[in-house]
Amino acid sequence: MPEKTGSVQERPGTALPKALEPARIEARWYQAWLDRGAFTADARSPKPPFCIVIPPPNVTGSLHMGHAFNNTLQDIVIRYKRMDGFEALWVPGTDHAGIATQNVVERQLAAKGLSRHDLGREAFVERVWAWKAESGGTIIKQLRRLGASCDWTRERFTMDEGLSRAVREVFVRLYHDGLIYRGGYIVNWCPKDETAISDLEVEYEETQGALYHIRYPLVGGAPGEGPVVATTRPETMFGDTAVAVHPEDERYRDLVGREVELPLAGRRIPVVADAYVDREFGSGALKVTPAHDPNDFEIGRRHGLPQVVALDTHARMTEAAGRYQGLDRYEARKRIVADLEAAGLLVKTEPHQHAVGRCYRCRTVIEPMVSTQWFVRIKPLAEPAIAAVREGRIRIIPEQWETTYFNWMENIRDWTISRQIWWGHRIPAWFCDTCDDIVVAVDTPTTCKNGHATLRQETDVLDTWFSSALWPFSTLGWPDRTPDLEKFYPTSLLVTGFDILFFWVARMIMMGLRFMGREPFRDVYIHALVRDAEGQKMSKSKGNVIDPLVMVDKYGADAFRFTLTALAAQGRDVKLAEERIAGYRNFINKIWNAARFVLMNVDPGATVGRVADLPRETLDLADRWILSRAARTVEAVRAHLDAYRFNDAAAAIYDFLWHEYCDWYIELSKVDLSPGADPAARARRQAVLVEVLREALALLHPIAPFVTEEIWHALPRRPGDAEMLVTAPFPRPDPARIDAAAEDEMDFVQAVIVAARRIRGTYNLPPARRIAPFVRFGAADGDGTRRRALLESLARTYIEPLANAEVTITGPGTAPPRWAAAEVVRGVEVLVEVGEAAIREEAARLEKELARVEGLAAGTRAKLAKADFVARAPEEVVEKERAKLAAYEADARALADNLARVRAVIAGA
RNA sequence: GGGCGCUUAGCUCAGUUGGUUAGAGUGCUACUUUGACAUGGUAGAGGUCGCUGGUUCGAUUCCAGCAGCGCCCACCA
Repeated sequence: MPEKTGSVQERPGTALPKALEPARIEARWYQAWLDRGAFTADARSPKPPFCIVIPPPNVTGSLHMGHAFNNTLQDIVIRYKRMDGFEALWVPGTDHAGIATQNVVERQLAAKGLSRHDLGREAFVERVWAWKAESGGTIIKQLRRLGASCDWTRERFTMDEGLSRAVREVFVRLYHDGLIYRGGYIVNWCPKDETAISDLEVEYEETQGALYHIRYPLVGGAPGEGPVVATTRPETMFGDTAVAVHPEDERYRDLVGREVELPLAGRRIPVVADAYVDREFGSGALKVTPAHDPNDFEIGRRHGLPQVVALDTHARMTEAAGRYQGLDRYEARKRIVADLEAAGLLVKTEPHQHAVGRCYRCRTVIEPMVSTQWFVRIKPLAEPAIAAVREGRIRIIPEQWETTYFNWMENIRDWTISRQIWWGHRIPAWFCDTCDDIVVAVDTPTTCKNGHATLRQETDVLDTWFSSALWPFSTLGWPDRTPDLEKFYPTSLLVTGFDILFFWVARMIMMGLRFMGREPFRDVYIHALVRDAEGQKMSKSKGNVIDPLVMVDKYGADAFRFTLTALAAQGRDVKLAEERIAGYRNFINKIWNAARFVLMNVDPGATVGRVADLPRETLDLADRWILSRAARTVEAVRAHLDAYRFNDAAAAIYDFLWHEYCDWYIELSKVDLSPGADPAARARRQAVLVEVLREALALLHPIAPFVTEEIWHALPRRPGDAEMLVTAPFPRPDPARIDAAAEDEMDFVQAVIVAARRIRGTYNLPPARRIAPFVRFGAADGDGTRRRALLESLARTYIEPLANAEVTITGPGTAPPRWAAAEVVRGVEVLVEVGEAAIREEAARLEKELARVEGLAAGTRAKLAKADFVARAPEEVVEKERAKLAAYEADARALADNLARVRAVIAGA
């Protein structure tokens, strides 16, 4: 337990310094929580489990705004559940991020003029491990600065020993179940990273290109005879092995089965008929390049066409391109187009906009290539995963994302899982150099099935997302049946951005169901994305990230977290404006100072009573009101957190603490706390002030953990208190404290006070000047007696201090001061002497006000006059309208009286 | 080509199954440095809830169309 700088036992008001210094308290409390093991979960606990696994950030990355947002939301839920009696476990960890991390290290090498090939595989991988050791702690430290209450004793890494074993285990089982296969297919190839990537890793971008129309001369035809094909990629023509036309296309019917000459290549290719061809596009003839286009690949298979590789793994022309061999694909395109034009075979060139696929890591244009890769047969895995969501065993929140999920899952294609890089889980498959056997095993085999000891391990590694797909169970110890796995799987909640719904969430569901037989989590909360100034997605490789740690340094972690929470409305992107953080920083500071006020007014060393021990009848209106409001706030915050309505939870606490507790309860407590006040009243106020503040701090703790913990310790302790707020019980709603009558009465009192203030403001009466408002009840005022008694009893303690006014409460017969302005509150007039000059303008103001109220009354009256409304609207709505009308009418009468009075005064003067 | 979302105060945004006089932060105006807080207090100005129709007793809210913006998915070269 860290030393506090002061305590209530010393001197009141000095326990907390005047201004909150977040940096002073944050590190201290985080360490205190760690020292006490507050975040460490116990698998043998009898408490019900609540578990979240963190979306593992890139181990060598640093915290960006998206992480900050994502982890703040997770921390709020886990802290809430921890306080609320659950055995709460938040499993942290990091991802090895295959291509991304390899790219970083390769760039470091490139700066020294080296490539990974200069080092060789082993040395290169060692170097990546070294880089991980060097930079791997950064993001973890940053998460701690944010206040993330992860169980660091359970921190995992996707390439640590246990998780690597889980990866091999899963691969082997899927392989033996026939769900992993190896084959030669057309894949997305990144020529820069020199690896295959999955369909998901390709990002399509609308690009302005050109459509080249090229004539392929008909063999045996007249000069100028032959189909014209349209292509955006003329350089792939050396891979052409056919021209395809639609089978029902009259124009080309006679060509099918004949041959055309492939220009510049001196080779002949057949004309085939295939329904894939769109007759409307271009000339209706399509060049078929099975080795470099996914559609053409399929056409080629249907027609048994050969595959001619025209581009190598660097996207340079191969020997199939003859004299263009060795040229980069774009350089080759230029020359080929020029040569075609010279040969008179370029019929025309037109601008054409089309989608170009790029590598999502390095933005290089993807080259579809035929190559041998490993794939996951995905349909058998996707079907149960679809059912789990459809049957409600997994809830996706907000619900709209379920549509997206289904849409993707139902059209899912096999997953390319092999990568031709070095950093990652090496595929546990061994090829025999003697025979053609392939051994797939968890542990390194020595011989193949034919007994040959000539085994060579696959050089490819697995897609990074393969290991993250296992995260919810691999981090808990799978394939061993660990206590953690028993206790915490299935996990309770996953919090993530929609950008990895397919990459990660869907695959976790598939793998969880397959290997655990149960869905990996119950709820998936999909939050919006934090975007940069241009609305661009922030990403590690684009380098457009904003460092949230700067905001934490400047405004404190609590203010920063509260801001993110307040902006966390479901289904909307977060565009963060710094001014908002400053605004919520002010809120944190406000709480700080409210706590200081309370501490200044708590007697040194005195025991502060419990509200429950105070006889109910000793509580006055303000006490009953604030306790009722607090109870409602507890209810609201719990409901909002349960529904993942984070912004609503934040707003409920904000409004309660600032606009009810500070603005009203503290202000009207000052009378009873002043020297010479009744000691019993003082003690009662102290009890309520402290108890309500403690409750509010507990409510706020999941969002703003540091400042609440700090204040909580400065406040008087009670026997049986938890040692720290972080593990104290989350407030439970107390229905007995809800007091609708007190809320209504307080509302009226507040309205009277505001009315007096408004007159003061409107007529520029200096705040120091005492005013003497008349509160005059009307003759026809229904519950006037009760409210009049209420005001009379409270005028001196509430109204006069807050309005700086001496109040006279009168009935209809009493004449107000001659030059009085009036405000009307629920049919009751608040009249204040403002002087002759001002009152001459008062008539106009009253007329305007009267017209407004009469308009409202008329509107309501018309509504009530409609038979349909009375007949069809719910009873309570109609009742509300009637009450509204009565109030408007009472106000209008009072205003009319005042207008008459003012006119008479002016006429008499 | 499908699918989804957004459009509310000068700016950034809430608004939970349709029902008080549509809210917050920030900015703006006036007053205010009274012993919690000037990172404060009091009061105020500021919105035909994108447009047009429809459903309804009643629409910012539900439906359709339109306009503008954004995103996701997709094999028209």
